[in-house]
Amino acid sequence: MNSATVLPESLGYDKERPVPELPEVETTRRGIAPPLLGKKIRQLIVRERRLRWPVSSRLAKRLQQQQLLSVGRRGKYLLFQLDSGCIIWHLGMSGSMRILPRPGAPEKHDHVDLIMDDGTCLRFRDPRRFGSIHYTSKPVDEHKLLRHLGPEPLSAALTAEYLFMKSRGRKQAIKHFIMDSKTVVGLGNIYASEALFASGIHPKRQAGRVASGRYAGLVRAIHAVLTQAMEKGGTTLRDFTDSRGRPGYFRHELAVYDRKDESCRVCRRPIKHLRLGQRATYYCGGCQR
DNA sequence: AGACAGACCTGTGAGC
DNA sequence: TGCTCACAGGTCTGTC
Repeated sequence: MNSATVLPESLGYDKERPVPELPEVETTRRGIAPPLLGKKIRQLIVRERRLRWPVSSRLAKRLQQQQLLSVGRRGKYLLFQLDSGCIIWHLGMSGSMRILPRPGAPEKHDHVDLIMDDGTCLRFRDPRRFGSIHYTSKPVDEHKLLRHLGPEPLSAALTAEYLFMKSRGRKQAIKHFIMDSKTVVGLGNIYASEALFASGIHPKRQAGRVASGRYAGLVRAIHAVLTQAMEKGGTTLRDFTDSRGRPGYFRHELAVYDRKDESCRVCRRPIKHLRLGQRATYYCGGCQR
């Protein structure tokens, strides 16, 4: 990365960045909004259409000259509210955004540039191309990608009562249940494992057989895990002046994820690993029931 | 309807 | 050293 092109508020990206979980998406939102807000879109450059879904060939034309009114977020979707529509932009598993004062030469995997009327460029990089870009001129909540989404994990809508009621009769493993975006948005594989550890719930326990009191603990754990990560994300953002590498906060904060056979920080038993629905799952057999 | 498998993609690291 | 191959991840789609 050419350091001359990096603004202080830019979001550094490199190959070792963790997958964008909710805190990373929110950090991205806060980072990119100020330099873009209120400006008009001069041009959208799509160098690689083959993202998770092909980027519409009509998109560039539809965005032209529209003013950016706000940058919001729903789950892990970033919402760019324009005069007469909204861009729904997902970072996928490897996507990242940064602000450039001028769009210099793109590097590998720099698939999309959104260029504003003053030349400011929002550059999207996504090596694995699991990201996506949609546009809608209808109320954005009604878009098919958003309309079935559950509550935001840090909002007042996520309560123990809600999870308890929603889970009744479900035989699904609790880890699946909380990773389902219809239940609650934004809980990826890593934070799901962490939140279940923090609340002492075994990841394979049937969702319908978790008592309401334990859901209260789970909600607190989800809150704590995401809030902590959000604060770290902010710190990371401010500290991202060198282009060297991963912030380093990431692994150190994790209690179980990717710690197979390492000792539990609470009871010292070895952390266990299993595959739950094709997903790596980590837990402590002593602390989680 | 719920539950689950499959699809998408590439950087990484293990094993040969 | 260089090759192959499994794996990681989010989330929609399709099938049972």
